[in-house]
Formats: sequence, C-alpha cells, structure tokens
Amino acid sequence: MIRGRKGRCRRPGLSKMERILRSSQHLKRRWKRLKRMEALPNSHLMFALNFGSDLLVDHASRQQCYTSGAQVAHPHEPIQLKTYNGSEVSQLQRGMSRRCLQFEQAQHEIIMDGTYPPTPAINLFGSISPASSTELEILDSSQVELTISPYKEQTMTAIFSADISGKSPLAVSKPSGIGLHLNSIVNTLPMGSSASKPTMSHHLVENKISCSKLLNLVERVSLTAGDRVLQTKASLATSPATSESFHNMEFFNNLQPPEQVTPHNKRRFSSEHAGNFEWSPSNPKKKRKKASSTVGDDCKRCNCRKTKCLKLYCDCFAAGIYCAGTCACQGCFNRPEYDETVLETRQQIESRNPLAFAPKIVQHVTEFHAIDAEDLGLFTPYSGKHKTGCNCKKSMCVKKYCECYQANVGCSNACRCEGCRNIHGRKEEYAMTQEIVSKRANEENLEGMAGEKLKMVANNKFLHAELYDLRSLTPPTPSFEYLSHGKDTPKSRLLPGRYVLSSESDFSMLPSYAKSSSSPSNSHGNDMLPNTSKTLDMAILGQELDYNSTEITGQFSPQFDGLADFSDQTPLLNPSSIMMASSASSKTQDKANDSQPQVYPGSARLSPSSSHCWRSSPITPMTRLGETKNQAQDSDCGLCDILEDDTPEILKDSSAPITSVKSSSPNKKRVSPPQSHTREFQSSSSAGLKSGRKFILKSVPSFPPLTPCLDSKDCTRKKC
DNA sequence: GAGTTTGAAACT
DNA sequence: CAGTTTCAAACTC
Repeated sequence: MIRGRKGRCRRPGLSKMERILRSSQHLKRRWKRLKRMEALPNSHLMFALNFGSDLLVDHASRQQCYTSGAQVAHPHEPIQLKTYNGSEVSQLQRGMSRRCLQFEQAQHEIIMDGTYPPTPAINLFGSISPASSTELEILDSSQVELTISPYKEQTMTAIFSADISGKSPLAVSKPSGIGLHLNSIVNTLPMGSSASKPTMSHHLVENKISCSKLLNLVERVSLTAGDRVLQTKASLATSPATSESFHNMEFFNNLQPPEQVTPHNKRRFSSEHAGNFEWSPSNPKKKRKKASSTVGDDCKRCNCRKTKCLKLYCDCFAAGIYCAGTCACQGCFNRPEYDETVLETRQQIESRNPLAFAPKIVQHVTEFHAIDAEDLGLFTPYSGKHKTGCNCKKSMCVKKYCECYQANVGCSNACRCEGCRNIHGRKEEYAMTQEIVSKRANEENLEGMAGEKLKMVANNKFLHAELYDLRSLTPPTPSFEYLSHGKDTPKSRLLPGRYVLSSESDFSMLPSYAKSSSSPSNSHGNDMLPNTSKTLDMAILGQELDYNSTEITGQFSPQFDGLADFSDQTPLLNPSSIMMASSASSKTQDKANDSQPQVYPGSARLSPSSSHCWRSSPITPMTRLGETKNQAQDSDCGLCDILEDDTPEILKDSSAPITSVKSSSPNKKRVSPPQSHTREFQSSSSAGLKSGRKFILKSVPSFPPLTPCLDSKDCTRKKC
C-alpha cells in the first residue's frame, strides 16, 4: 500500500499527528458530551481513539482493520479513525457513504433501550449542512464516515462496523428516515455479513484490502483535503456513496434484533436523542406535518391514505421499513404482521423496476473533482447526484418537490428539469464543471502514468507489459512523445476522449470484465455492458458508475444498492461483496427468524441484499477499480458524453502533447501486489485516469486478486 | 388545518 | 416509450 502520497495539504503547518491528535481531542470532548446525553459505552470512544493512534504510529497497523471495524470520522480535522479492537469484530461494515438528506428526522431510530447497540450502524447523523457538519459527531463507533466537503457536502464515508461485543446481534439502527423519500441516500453496509465464518477468510482479505484503502483514503483525505471541511455525519450505516440505500438499511435491520429496533423504539430513541445530536438542522420544516404530529423524530411518518403503504409513494415502504404507530397512514399494510404482503409487493415493484428501491442519490464526486475543481477555481458543485435526475417543471429545483434539491445535491445531466436553479448546482453547471475537471484529470493522469511507465521502462521491468500498457493507455501518444511536448497544455489539450482508449485497454487487460462485456469496444464501462442491459445490467452499471466515482473519493461507500440479483452478476462486485452478500443473506434469514426488525426481513434477499454487497465492500476489487476509474468520470452523463465525443478527437489527436512526466508521480509510490503486475498496472492506470495523479496512486495500492472478481463476474454473466 | 401545488410513481 | 392518472409530500394561506 502506498501511503505516503503527497497530497495537497491545506494546512501544511500541521503534521498529520497533530491533526489526528486534535481530532482525537475533539472527539473526546464530543464524546463526553454525548455520553451525558446518552449512555454510550466508553469503549467506543476508546476504540476510536486507538485507531487514530494506530494510524499515526504506523499505517501498517491497518492490519487491525482486518479484524476490526473502523470508523473514520473527521469533523473538521482530517480524519479520525475509530476502530474497535477487534478481536471480536468480525463484522465489517463498510462502505457507506451517504449523503444526508434533509430528512432530519429520519435518521435514527435506534432503539436501544437505553443502550447503544453493539453494532454500529447507528447513525447519527447527519446533517449535511456545512455549517453543522462539524458539529456532527460520530456516535456510532462502528461506523466510520469520512466526509469531505470541500465546498458543499461531499462526503466520503466509509463505515466499518463491527460488532464490538462480538455478541452478536448487531443492532443496527435502521435509518429511519434518511433518504426516505429518496431511498437512496443511505448506503448501509451489511454488517453481519462478515460474521459468517465460512466467509471469514474472504473477509479477512477483503477487510485487509478495505482497510488499506480506508487508510489510503484517510491519508489521502488528510493530505489532500486539508482544511476542507470534513463533515462527520451521523448516519445510518450506509456508505459514500456512501452511501445510502435503504436497502442497506434493510439489511441492517434484518441483522438487528427485532427487539432492539422497532419503529417505536426507534422513534423513541430518535426523539430522545435527535435533538441532542443536532441531527439535521437542515430542515426543521421538512416533513413538518409529520414532525408536528409526533414528538420525535422519527423519520418517516407517512400519511398514506390510499396506497396502504405498499407503494413507493409511501416513504416508509420506499425506505424499506415498516410503518410505525406514529404514522398517520390509513389501512396500512406495511407492518410486520403483513410481512408477506409487504415482501410480495416489494418484489413486484422490483420486478417492474429493479432499481426501485435503490438509492436515488449517488455520490459521484471524486476526490479528483474536489481537488482539481478547487484548484481550478471551480466550485465542486456536486457531491452527489440524483441517479435518475429530477423532472421539475415549476419548482425550478429550488423546492423540495425536487428530489435533487431535497437531497441537497445539484442537478446533473440526468435531470430533465426546466429552469433549473438548484442552489446545489445547476444542470448546466454540472456539465461544464465535469468537462473541465475531466480534462484536467486526464492531463494529470496522463502525466502521472507516463512518468511511471517511463520509469518502468528504464528499469526494464515488465518492459513488454508496460509497453503494451502504454499503448493501450495512450495509444496515440507514446510516453516519449509526451515528454517531447511541453507541459504547456494542461487542460485544453487533453481530451477526455483519450482516456477512452486507455479505458478500453484497461478493460482488455482485465479479462474478466472485458470478456464479460459484450461490447468492449465502447470506451465506457457502461458501454461495455451489453446493450440489453437496460434491464438489470444497465441499471447496475449505471449505479456502478456512480459508485465508482464515489469510490474514487471514498471507495468505501458504494452508493449503489444494487439488486441482490445483480450484485452477483455485476462484474464489478468484489469477491468480498459477494461473500458478504451470501453471508448477509444467511444472516438475514437467521435474523428474520429471530426477530422482526423494522426493516423488512426479506429485504436482504431482495435487491437490497445486493446493495449490501456493494456497500459492504468498501474496497472495490481491482477489476472494479479499473472499471471504476474509467467510469468514474463516465458516471456522469456529461462526462460520458464528453468522453465519447472526444474519443475521435483523441484518435486524431494522438500526437497531442502530453505534459512532461513527473518523476515524482505518485504512481511510483504505489506498491504492487504480487499479482499480475500488468493487470494491476492497468487497473491503476485506469484509476489514475479517472482520479488524477494525486489520487490514483493511493487508491490503487493493492488490488485484490482478480480471481474472485472474475468468478463473480462469470457468475454474473451466466445469469445474464 | 384545509386547500393547493408539485412531481414521482403508477398506470394505460 | 409517451401520455395520463394517482398519490402523498411540500407548500400556501
């Protein structure tokens, strides 16, 4: 793994240690405060602190992560890692990044009966508003969320939840309200998945990887994010993309002992604590009717009259939770006693639209974007985006009618809105920014890659492979050529399109994906999938794209809650994720038997399960990474378009000068696992392409063996 | 609190 | 896939 990347530290004066210490202190203070409010076990805090120290001491300590869950939160400071010591922590939760909507109330409803659930998934949550962001605290020790909000709220959250006590039942909080309306926002990780012993080995591997990534991410964040506002959100365990989805939530719920989490309890809890935590200050008004109706804070108190709470109109149903007593719904069937009905209905809906319960908000902002955009003097308009986009005609995207606005995300190319004035980012701005950023990213990436490659060549290591790589990556412009050209051309010259080629090459390099993809020809990961994909595959890809982007930033938080079915199929899935899924499912079943969580018991097997997989796997497999990188940019429609459009140009432009190679490029730092270097390299390169040089190296560090991925992919393809 | 507006979900 | 209807939240008064 590479740790020492030199990022851009906004506070050069502060050493990492100092920052961490500060963070720790801050955390302690917060913790004390919180403790007063609710009795939280000290252990949580301690773990958190410990982790931070570990991090300081040696990144290598990350091994701890393997066995333990880690949380990273950094309120202001770069990062705070919380880990449970985890002997017992077998469960790893990860990947959640979530953007907090304004669902102020929605969050937490953890029922603790006075005690914190052993497991993490608690969230606290999350407000997004920058102002309050710092105030947020990480309550749940198990969760780690990294939030970076350079400008807005960009959050990269990685949540690792572990069962501290090891005892068991993970009491996961169910995200009650978050993202209700927009299911999306919450990405929850399957916590329990890891628990299953059978998968443990995989888990370890996965965890290891994830940990490394997490560390990298953290490091990256600390280095690069600098002073950026890091928001810690107390959110349900979901991830960066965190993310997000009610599916995950369901998963959590399933895991949770029913008794612990009940709607009522949740509400109680939330009502009791919500105020204390300053949840989401962002919207007092939100759901005002509901809020007014009840004391608390439960998130979604629906008011359905005709749908019996069995349609997506119902926030509770959409969020995968049962209606509670506080709901004002009439003729509600969204209750545990009608479990079967609920599940059937869910399945029906998913059959129509597999992504119906998937998170609508995906984080697509990459670190690269954040950084580069900043450097460029651009605002980073979007920390996330609505997957399908809004369709506002009259609200101008400035009212909560607009899902984008409601989710505090800017409109994107996916939106069909008219007269968009979304304060979080207008559609046009989105496209423009993406274009600029992508160009710059491409340039940087090329530089970094070229440098590395040159070095490789010099060393005569993997000469052939490298050459091959170079060609594939930058077919038109050989590294040398590149050198010859001056650095003068930053953005303008490099067209995103170039990467397209490289991306292809990457794919080609990645047999599993490439093979799987019916049409590798397309430069974009999305394209790679069969056109037929409109169905599941497409959806998945689309999400993957988003996730990918997310991953770049957070890598931990896949936002996508894929469908369970898909998860297996998606090439991108990590082995771990798969494993997670399987374990999760098993666990879920167990849980279901045991208790009735607020979340639909069946959710795990439904699409949500897949989502779990995604979220659960903080780290994306190499293959995925490669794809991801390529797609990260692609994820944005705008980018995709740009890339595609540019592709021809690239070809034409083959000679386009590339800026000088930087010997110092981070790539050098990258440590490649014993695995096939070529693949790795490519993946890394692809990563680089997407994220930019700064980012690339770190993210790429160690790729998990492709094998699992391949398998998963194969499976997927078969299904397809 | 009633009524209106809005846009997503559902339906055709 | 497009158009229409239904729905419940968001909003206004």
